Amino acid sequence: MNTVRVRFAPSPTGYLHVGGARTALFNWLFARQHRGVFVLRIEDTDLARSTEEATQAILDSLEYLGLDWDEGPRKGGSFGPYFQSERLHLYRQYVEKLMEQGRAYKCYCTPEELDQRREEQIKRGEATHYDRHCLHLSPEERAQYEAEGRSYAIRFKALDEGVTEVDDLIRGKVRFDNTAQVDDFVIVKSDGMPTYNFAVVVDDALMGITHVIRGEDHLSNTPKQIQIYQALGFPVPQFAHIPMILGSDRALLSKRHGATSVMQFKEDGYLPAAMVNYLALLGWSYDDAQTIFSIPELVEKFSLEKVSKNPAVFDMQKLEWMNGVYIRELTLEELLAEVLPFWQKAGFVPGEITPELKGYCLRILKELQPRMKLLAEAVELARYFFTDDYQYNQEAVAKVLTKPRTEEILQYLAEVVAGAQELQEEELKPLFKQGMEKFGVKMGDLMQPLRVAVTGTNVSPGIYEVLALLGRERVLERIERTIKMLKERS
RNA sequence: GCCCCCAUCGUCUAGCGGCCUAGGACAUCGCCCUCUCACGGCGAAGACACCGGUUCAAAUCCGGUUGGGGGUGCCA
Repeated sequence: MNTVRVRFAPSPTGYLHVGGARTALFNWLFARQHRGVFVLRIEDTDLARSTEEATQAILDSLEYLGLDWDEGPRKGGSFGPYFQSERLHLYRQYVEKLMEQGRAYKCYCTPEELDQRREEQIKRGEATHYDRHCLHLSPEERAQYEAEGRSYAIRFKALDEGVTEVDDLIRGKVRFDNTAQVDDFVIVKSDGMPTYNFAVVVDDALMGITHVIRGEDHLSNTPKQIQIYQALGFPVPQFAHIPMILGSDRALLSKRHGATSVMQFKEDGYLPAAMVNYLALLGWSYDDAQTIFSIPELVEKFSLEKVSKNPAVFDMQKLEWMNGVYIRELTLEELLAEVLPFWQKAGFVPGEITPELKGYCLRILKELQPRMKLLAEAVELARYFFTDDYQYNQEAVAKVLTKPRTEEILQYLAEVVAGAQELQEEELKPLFKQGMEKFGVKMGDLMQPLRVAVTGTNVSPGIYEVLALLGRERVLERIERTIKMLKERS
């Protein structure tokens, strides 16, 4: 039985975005399900745009998502090197082979000349194909170009008749007319670096890749690659082209649609399991009922056959909802571990926390858990639990602290709190009810002013829980402070 | 321009000729719970792009139109 070998091959020209992450995920799921090998290869043949930082960011992003690779950077493997820039000797070897076979030739045309001829072709309504100017060079012309010191690229001599068929696992058989669709494309740039369409074939073949799972943007280039496989005598792998991810305006997802960098999602507080679950559902589905899938479950249930053919719009709201679902599934201990870095960064808690402080944090999280969609929200939601240095929300003040007898009510509540044995619902509720009667108001008319007084906002967990968490001293202090503020205002 | 892919609620999708007066999820709206906000529960509204065929029967098959996406690069 042949082992499944798949790969994710990003180019380190920027951060890993959600589209790339989804491609990596589908490859990873496929590999894990088939107990195959997931290879990570860095396609850094674009000298001008590739950076070391981008490579690191991509690796970090994959690790955050939990998409571990079996071969590749930081890991090694017996099919390396895993950076294309270190595989130049291999490409050179296969270029020579093609040249010897007469399937590749030097092209001295300049970019300017090429552009000009391309425009003329469009003007004439023709397909924009290389006109094979340099394939038919006479020895004299060649010598002339060499004498001029022109640099050259190397082009693949494509088939000029028949069709090349791509047998795609998701789209079925797709036929491309060789005459109309595949021209003599460049395989080695004038700087000596291989182009994508060439390097990808050599690498996938040499690395024993059995299934090429990648974005649909690569479908149109696949016939070119198949011709290379055939010219070099390599077995052609199985292809699976997955649909693109679009923004809300149905244009290809990009930075201008907001957060698209995987690391940004990490910083905003998305749980890896939620990201993976959401990404899996972008282009794949299982049945008509299930939307929440654990990672092991995805490994078990994923299949290329169920991958959709149409592009998917990235829906941030659904991702947020899903993240909330995953947050609610965590134990408080687990949630604390996730939230702690955010609270530390905000200066709420020190790097090392005492058991006592930890207990306090857990009690806070118990209240926050059903209210959180993002881990980062835990900072603003918990601010008044950790510091007195918070602002009154002015809308809240205007809405609930401007009623006639507010100061009296707050004064009454302060007395209740001061006199209570313990700040808990059982004891407080009857006293609050007495207040209702005393002032002839509804429960909300007591609780909302109290809420704004002790939290600065009109939105918080249940007031009894908030009071218990804050403790008598802070509650009284804050009520006093609020009354003072109201007096100064009037 | 030329080539390729795609087309079910606003969004992600189920559906692979009769089970569909089209199912689920997010979002929206309403009700319940209730001290606010969430969570949770219940309910509503909401789609087969269009036109032709094939068939006893089409969201499902075929053709066309329209629309969207991709490719066409000495980027990947």
